[in-house]
Amino acid sequence: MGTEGFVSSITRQSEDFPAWYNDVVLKGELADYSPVRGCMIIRPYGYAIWESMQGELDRHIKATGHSNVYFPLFVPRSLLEKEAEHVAGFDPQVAWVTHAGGKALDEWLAIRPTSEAIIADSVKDWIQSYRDLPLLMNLWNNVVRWELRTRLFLRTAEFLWQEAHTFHATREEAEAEVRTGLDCYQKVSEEWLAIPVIQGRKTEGEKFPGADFTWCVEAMMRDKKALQAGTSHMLGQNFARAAGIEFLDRDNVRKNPYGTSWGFSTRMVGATIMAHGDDFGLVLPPNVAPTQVVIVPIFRNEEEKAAVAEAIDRFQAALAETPGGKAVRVRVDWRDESPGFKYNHWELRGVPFRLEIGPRDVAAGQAMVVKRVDRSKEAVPLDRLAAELPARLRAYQAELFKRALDFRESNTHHVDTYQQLKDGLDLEGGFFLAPWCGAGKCEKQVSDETGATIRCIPFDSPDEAGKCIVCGGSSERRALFARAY
RNA sequence: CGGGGUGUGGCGUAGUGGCUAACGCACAUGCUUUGGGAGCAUGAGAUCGUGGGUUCGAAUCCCACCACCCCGACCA
Repeated sequence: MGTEGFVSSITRQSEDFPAWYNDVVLKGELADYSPVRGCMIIRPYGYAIWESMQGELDRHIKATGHSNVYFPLFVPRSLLEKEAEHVAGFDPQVAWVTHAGGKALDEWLAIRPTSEAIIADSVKDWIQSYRDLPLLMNLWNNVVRWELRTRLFLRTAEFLWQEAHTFHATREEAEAEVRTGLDCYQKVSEEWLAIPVIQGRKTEGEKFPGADFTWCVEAMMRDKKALQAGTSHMLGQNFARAAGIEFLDRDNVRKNPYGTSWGFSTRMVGATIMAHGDDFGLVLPPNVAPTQVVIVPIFRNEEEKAAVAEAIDRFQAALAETPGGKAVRVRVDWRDESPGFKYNHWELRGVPFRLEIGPRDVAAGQAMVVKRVDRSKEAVPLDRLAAELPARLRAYQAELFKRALDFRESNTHHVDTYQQLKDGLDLEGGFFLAPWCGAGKCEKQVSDETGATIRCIPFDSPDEAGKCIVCGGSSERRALFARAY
């Protein structure tokens, strides 16, 4: 049988990317649909991937001085409505609790779509002096946004995320904080998830409701579409003013503090799937892979089984002696299934390395090492493998990042006319850097006519005089256009 | 909400008025197997989306409703 036959259960990525994605999520047992429309059940394997990135991000958040806190799920209607732009932006997506305790509530309670409003109200008594600032808080929680169209992990009515909320005495300090949040996301995306991202500024039309400006990180998926990997908002004094937060500054003047908020969600599980996966299923970076190395024992009788088991034990003992070896997440698959079944099972789940150990390998003191990303096979002596495994995992992680970066770069194009953008989107897709005048009208026209949006104005896009591809007006730098999730 | 589509064991399907609703996968038990999704045997599992109607007889025809999926508007 050729390699084609084994993947009959997964739609080919090149054939139908969304169907491929659903197959991987459902058949890889990452998540399932729920009885509630638009909500998802995260299964053990999917949750383990989330926990891994969550843990890494939490370390970055704490290392930059933030403390974890908790605020309630319910937000009184009056609080949500204090910041006008904010409520206008979120109103259509809010789920309301209208009854409780067997009767209609006098005041409806919003199930938080995000926590700016309740936090601003809650902390007003905590902030009296400039000495109380900065206030650096982070929440790990769930939020609800009644989305019209949902997709597992990428957009669900309820999702898990982290939302940081901070308050500062000066605008400069708050702006530095917006940067801090964005840098955390870049590090987790690139170093942990092996997904290269582009930092930039959202347009007025795409910014967070109630913010002065929004910065973001954008990533390219393997279908060349963009996915927002995290956002960091400069709230200015908007929420503080609406909630009446004031502090007495060094100069004995009462002022409103400056706020920021930034969030990173379970969407990134979807990003990891779509940034690395292939026709055989998931391809996980070793850092997030719940199992980094799976050992498939092969034997025909009890005698061979015992010999293989002994070789595996010796290998694991040698690995434990290797620096960094104890931290390697190894799993031995003793299930009563055929080897071929196990190969497919673990390839679908994206385990970076598979070791096949059978009678022939025991005799030779080796294992067949199969690398998930390219499915290459190599016979390696077991003692050498034990010594090299931590380094091989690091190299694999770096290789995945490089592969994703190369893919993004080879699918990013500079275009100078609207026609070039249209042709590029239709013919090959990808990211397009094009001059834009800054007008919302031009942005909207592109989006209406092509389905592509301005993902951001990249920070590393150099100053470059040009003519807006839509209206011909003057442009100071290029914006990043792409079709997005 | 507008346009299109689908509802039959856990999943994928067959069954267009007639006997006890069929098949594959998955599941359970046993034996044989195990180097790229093993084989055989036995077995469990379905109020055919819901309600009403037509008929001697409905998964099948009619009406209404419900749910879900795809496209569009909203979005971490």
